[in-house]
Amino acid sequence: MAFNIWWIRRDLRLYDNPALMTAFKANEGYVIPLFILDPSLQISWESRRFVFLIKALHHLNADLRSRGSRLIMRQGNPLSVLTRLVHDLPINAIFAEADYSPYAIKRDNEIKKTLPLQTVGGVSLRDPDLVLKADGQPYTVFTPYSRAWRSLPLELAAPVAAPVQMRSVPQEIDSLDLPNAFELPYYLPTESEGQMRLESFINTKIENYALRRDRMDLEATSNLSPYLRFGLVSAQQAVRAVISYCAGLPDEDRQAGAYSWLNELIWREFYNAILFHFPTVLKEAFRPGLRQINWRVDTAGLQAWQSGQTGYPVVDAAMRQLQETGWMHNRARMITASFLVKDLLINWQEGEHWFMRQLLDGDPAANNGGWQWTAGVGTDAAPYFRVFNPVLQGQKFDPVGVYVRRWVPELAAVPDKYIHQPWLMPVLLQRDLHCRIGVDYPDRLVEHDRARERTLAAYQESLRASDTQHKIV
DNA sequence: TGAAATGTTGGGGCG
DNA sequence: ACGCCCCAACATTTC
Repeated sequence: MAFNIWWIRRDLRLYDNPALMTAFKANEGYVIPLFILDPSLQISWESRRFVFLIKALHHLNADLRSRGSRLIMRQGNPLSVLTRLVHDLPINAIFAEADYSPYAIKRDNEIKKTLPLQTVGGVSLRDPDLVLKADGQPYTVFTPYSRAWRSLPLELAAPVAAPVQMRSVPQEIDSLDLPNAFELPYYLPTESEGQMRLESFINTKIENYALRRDRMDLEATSNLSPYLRFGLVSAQQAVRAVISYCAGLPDEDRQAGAYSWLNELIWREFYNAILFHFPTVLKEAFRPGLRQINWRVDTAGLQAWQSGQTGYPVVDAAMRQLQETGWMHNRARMITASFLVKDLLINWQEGEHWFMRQLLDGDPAANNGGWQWTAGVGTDAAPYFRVFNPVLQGQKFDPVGVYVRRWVPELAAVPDKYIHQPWLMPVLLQRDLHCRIGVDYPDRLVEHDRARERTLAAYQESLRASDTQHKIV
């Protein structure tokens, strides 16, 4: 009997998985579920999403075993691993979910030359080269992109059921044994947890999502990002849930939340497409004029930022939330990114790198897009002089400091009035509250107003320099 | 998916 | 009553 390989990359689920189902149906259930640890992806225990991934694989293996199958894990270059399997075993075909990252495209094209690899479905809802401007060029601004994205018909197939009973994988096929003793208290990396989160978000939060999504003190978002990142929930399923939610609503006013959440999914599509069309964004700023900013090299500042010790409560709360949970609220990502880049004048790539290490949902396309956007050096019209004021952002999106107090316990007793600018507390009050600035909680690393001026000057300098070079050429 | 700086208007206190 | 000043509130421009 011959097998099909279901090559798992970033779609670790059994439900609604076209690649798996194609492999399964085409071959009477004789499927080898395979995951390859690829060293050239340079993901290791240093990155926290690796823990999420490995745990998710263990859970997937358990799910497969309950269906009579099991997961085969291998390590090495995918082409050689697959070639060896195809050589050793009777293999009909290899099925995998389409992935549009530059590395994945290159890898898959290489493999397709010699092996029967077929890509089915995809990480994105729309193929990156199907959403283009009238002149055939890719969009580089989000709003027109999202308009075009929405205007195209969305051909969502009905969800594919998970296979109930699978054929066993022969014992002689050996599998890597990976450790499983890690704590991941905030995000259980299972398919059913992802399903539950999606369901409960749609049932209780999506209605007010547009109004509340920016509030860091409320649990108003879906917290689905790690699940989407590793395909424990498919993007297709998320959109299906939105559509059926809207279909059940009598008046369109109440669809605002759904519209807004779909927009976030479209951001994900947008940055997948940007990376597809402009792969160099992983190496340099999208905007040529902002490639020679004179960044500060400030190890101590970077470390203070990383560990949540900047003296700005919202920034510190967010960075500690990231450290503790592996996830950060979207608004907080913008605030902390803005702080690193525009207050500390540290290269946005340092932040990009740190986020990739810390985030369970760390994804090159989305993370790079977000950092370039905040730094004002990327696609979209976010002007470089748009600088977040951490005090005002705190007051707007964490009005009474619930978020700050949760993650920065040393500020727990600080009155609302001072919660986002504790350095204004009278010294006597600081002493009474056991919250002395500079002792119990750090003093501000920089003064925002002056830091802002410094950064605007550095950006203008880069623009001027690049302009001059242009004229000389 | 911002905020600061600057400009304009209009109401009220006051001589 | 009137003009003047102050400044809050809002609008516009600039970074």
